[in-house]
Amino acid sequence: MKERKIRNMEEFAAISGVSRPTVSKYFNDPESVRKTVRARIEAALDKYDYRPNIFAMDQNRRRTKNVGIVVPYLADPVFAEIARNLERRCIEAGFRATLFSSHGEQALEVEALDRLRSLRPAGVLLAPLGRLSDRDTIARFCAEVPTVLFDRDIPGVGEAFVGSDNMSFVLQSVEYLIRTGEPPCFFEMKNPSNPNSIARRRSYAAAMEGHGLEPMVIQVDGEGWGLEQIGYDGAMRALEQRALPTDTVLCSNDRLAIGFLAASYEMGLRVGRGSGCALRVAAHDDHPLSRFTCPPLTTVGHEYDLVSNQGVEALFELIETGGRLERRTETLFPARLVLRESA
Amino acid sequence: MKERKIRNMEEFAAISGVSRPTVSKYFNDPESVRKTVRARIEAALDKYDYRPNIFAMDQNRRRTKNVGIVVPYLADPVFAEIARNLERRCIEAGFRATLFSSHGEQALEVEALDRLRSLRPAGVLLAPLGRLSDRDTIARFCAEVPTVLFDRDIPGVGEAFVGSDNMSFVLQSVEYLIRTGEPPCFFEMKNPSNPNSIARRRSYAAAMEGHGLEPMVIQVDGEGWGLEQIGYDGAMRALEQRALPTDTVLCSNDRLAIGFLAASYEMGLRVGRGSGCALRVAAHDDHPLSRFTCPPLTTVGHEYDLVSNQGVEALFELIETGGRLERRTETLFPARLVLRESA
DNA sequence: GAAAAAAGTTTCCCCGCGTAAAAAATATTC
DNA sequence: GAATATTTTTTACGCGGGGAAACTTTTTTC
Repeated sequence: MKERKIRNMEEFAAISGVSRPTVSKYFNDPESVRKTVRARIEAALDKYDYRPNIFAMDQNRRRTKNVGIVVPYLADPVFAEIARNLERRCIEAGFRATLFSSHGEQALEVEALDRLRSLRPAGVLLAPLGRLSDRDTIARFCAEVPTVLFDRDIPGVGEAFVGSDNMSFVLQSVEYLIRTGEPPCFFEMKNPSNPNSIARRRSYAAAMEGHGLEPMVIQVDGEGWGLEQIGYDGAMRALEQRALPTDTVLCSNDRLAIGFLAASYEMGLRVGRGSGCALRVAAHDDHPLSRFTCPPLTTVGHEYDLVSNQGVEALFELIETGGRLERRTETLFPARLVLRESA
Repeated sequence: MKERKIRNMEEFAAISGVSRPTVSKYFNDPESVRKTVRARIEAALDKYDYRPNIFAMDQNRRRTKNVGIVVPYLADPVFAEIARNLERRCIEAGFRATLFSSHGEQALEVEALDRLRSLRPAGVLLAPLGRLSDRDTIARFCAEVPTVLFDRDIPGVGEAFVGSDNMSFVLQSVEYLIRTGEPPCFFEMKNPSNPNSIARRRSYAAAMEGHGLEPMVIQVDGEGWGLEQIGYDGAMRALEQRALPTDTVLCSNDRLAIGFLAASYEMGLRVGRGSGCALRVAAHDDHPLSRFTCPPLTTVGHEYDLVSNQGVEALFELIETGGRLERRTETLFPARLVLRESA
């Protein structure tokens, strides 16, 4: 079947009896060459299985079919899930997606953007690190490469932003918790890596005040992305010291809540809204595993599909209009309350 | 600060008053040029912040500093964690790591290898899909590109394999469970995507027989990578029908166990090894969240660090010896029993 | 300060391919 | 079968940079 190795398009063209530019045309669009020629190429193709070097191709194209996707931390299942969705949609739309994770480090985010620039992508979907981002570098990048920000906004940077409305997240959870029991205290990291956290804390305070209630914020120590551990440690301390001002805890995000639930379980505190339960715990994000916690976690979920959809739609529109939008668009999706047993 | 844009090395060389080959040399190793020249280049560098196009660079190098990493499913936290480790180590060793996820699809695995080939990597770390892999394509790829397989072996393919010893996993868990209580039944998917599962089932049977016991295997339906859901559904059915032959359940992997624990909790069955517990549940992999399940999951863990270490070491050695090893090496690490409260 | 060594410059060709323009070959039309 | 339209081939250049060879300049050595 496969005979000898083909090094490049020149060789392949010679072997298939067609000129190189025609072969090039074929790989750009097989329908664009006459069918007798196509047959010759395809005959050679399954005899020698040659494939053009995509980076050499892209180097010279007017517009590549590359799309870059950058997320701040791929080991976080929420981002893993979003990235997988985005990648799938880009591929379906005929693009070649390249995924980068900043792994929580500014240097890696910068490096990712640098490699992306070399790729000459048609467009980029970027979820910045946030607090840790090098704003200038990102702004310069966005000035060169058509970019849609998602998840976390950097005001004025990029052609569009798509994300979830953190205000809506917290309004829903707070409203629900107040309506069905004691008002919640808010459980979060003192120095969150995630800037969305700050928006959520503010929204919590606003929501409580809107109900004529005093905000109660519990801030726990810890750095980095080991959120479950941080949540666990903080919860253990709070529970041991009986420092909770109420029986209802609203965590800034699900990963903290997973740690909180583990601590509650260890302390023998039953979590849930039924009688005999000592605590109610709710959170935000609808982490892929939140449905499988014990008890299943009541949370306010991202509309992943909507954000992904709108993100890629915005990107495709951006690409079609030549990379620049008349004015920056910002799309915020309201969140969806997911009632489970924990609150 | 940043004045006008530099398009290529030629322009940058002109502007910095140095010849292009010297600039090229500088970017390959800043120490390789005289310090007066280096100063000129660096002066221009922070004035115009030019960076060479990495793909153009790699196109022509003898040996690139690229390393490819391919994992079967990045939304699985276990692989996300491994990938992050590998990436970090490669970067520390001065390589540029590029990460691909096959997302559980053969077509994407093939595509990843194709793009990798175009990258001309010095070496590749590949965790194949397994059952779903296109063996021929992978074999052909490995014949061209120095490759170390990890996690899942494809016998005879690639220059080396590094992974965990599934036999050791299961031997440890079975031995422990038998020693401390009832012998375990084995809970797994009927048609696992993951070929390691098959090795684990066999090891379970062998271990039980080694103790003079009859293997008890529970196979649940379900396809794909939503393992927690599959574990949950299967556990619900088994628990409702009281189909468990013993009070001790050994799950093929932690993700199934997470679903199992959720089902147990919902059924009001207390899991653990203490009195008053109805079930013991253990599993394999030491998933990042297993420490935070309720109760925390007793599991047999990968030595992530050892596998990562050995994987990159094998790769670096492979790269240094010019891409081929005299004979294929296979490294299996024994697993580490992680005792928690679930069993 | 002259000779030797080291580093930089010029000049060319290479990687693997896109693309444009002009010339040649095929297909289509009547 | 001639005229026209459509494809393909030829030729040539570009992308952004690696690398070798021959030559010139700078630095080091004694």
